[in-house]
Amino acid sequence: MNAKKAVERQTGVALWRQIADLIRLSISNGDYDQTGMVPPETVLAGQFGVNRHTVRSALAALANEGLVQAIQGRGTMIQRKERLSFPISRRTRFSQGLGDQARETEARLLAKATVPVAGDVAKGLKIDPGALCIQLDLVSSADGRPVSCSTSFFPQSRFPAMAEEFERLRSITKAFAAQGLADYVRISTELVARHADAGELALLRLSPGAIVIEATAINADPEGVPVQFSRTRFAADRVKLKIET
Amino acid sequence: MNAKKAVERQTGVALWRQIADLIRLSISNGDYDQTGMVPPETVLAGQFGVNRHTVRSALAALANEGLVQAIQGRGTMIQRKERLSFPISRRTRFSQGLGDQARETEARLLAKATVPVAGDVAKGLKIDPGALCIQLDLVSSADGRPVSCSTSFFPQSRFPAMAEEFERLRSITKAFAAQGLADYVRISTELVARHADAGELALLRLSPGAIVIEATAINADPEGVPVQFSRTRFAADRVKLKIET
DNA sequence: TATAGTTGTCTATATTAATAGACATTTCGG
DNA sequence: CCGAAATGTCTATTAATATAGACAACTATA
Repeated sequence: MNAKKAVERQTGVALWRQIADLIRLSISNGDYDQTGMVPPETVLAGQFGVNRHTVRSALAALANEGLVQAIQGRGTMIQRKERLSFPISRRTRFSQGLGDQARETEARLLAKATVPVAGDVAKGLKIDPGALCIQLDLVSSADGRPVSCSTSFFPQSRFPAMAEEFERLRSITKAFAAQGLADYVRISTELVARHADAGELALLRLSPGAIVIEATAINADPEGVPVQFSRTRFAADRVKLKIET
Repeated sequence: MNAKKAVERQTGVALWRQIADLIRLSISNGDYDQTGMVPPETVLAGQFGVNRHTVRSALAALANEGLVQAIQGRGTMIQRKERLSFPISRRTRFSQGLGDQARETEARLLAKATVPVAGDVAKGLKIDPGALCIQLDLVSSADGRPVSCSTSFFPQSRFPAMAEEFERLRSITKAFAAQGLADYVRISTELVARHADAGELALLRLSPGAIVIEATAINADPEGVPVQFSRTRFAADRVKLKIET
């Protein structure tokens, strides 16, 4: 694993961004744990085979994310180093799974609406196209850092007060419970990874070019009747999805 | 969904690459299914708010991937449009799960070695650090297109002939069977998404800047004793991972 | 067969990314 | 308190990216 780390030219991705991504990866892999510092700029420039200024651009981007902090004369220190491990199982819930990985989790409501659904959503919820659903858009954070943003649909006929209950209780699980659904399970999850779009960049406070993992999931009541269709976009560099079978 | 698609400047990702990524996404979303063609360059340039030449660079990249083909006077036709759905469950196997999605699947052996393992691998396999394992590096393809590349470790003491059996039978499942292990199950899968490195770009024939999903998995025999530790990198734009709980 | 609509090619220019080198400034240990 | 090692700042140059416009070449159709 001592090979020169690879950056490529003329790919449409600036060298400084490729290098920033690689350093971010090394940090979360714990490669620099012994010192708690990023190697000196000249060393990195040598490893990547680029000019020191290019490395400085990469480090500036990481400093802008709050991941590292450079101190003149000393070096560049690692400020944060995390990748939340996120369980996906039949009993997936946002806040629970994080357990003691974060001191504080929060789900903020961005938007609520009552909309007719069709296509994927209607099919997933096994309801007729055009039927009304409550739509909730959320951003979930751990320790103040956004981790995911999601759009969920709930059949209005069954959960007419979903939006209000969520605002009151600030938890999907509790909002379900308040409307008579004590338990639910994940029956389907599909994952796709792609570049974040502009809206996601803003919501998740990502730097452009960042990656999101999009999880399309369906939750159902114990009888198997779908109760929630959700599309959650995780900031890929902040999470590790752990599948429990 | 009629909003102008967003591209951002000065992000370290060239506009033509951002646009190529967005068009690729639209293609796999089926946005152009009615015509089977990408909209004209001038229309795309308007949508993205860039010069036509910039769109042409994006389309040239996609043509280079074999995703589209431009024909002078007619337009730019979509050549391929797929995303293999890849099941992940207790019974995950490569070729089986793809079912009728591909006519032909292949696993090619890149390298074999006997190596002492440590760290993650030893811990995952529940063996002592320094114990010997058979390491197999594979590239898996469906219909001639590489889908994933993987590195697997098998305890040498239990499966001494893993490499040879795999070369003979061209299947992990069959190689296990030939060494007395009739059945195995997935006990752990962790997913991370990141940019592909140079080696992966070459192996999976990806265009630079592409995304891979890295799945770190452990398979065990029916008694729960780990038999395989694998790290598989999927070409993110070619697969959809379907988690079955 | 004319023509509208499309991709292909060329030239020119401006902006951004990357390299190169020099030197200032700060920190820390001997 | 000196000097090695690190980051900060500046100038200059080259290469890659993006814009702009004009026109050629090809396709389909009215």
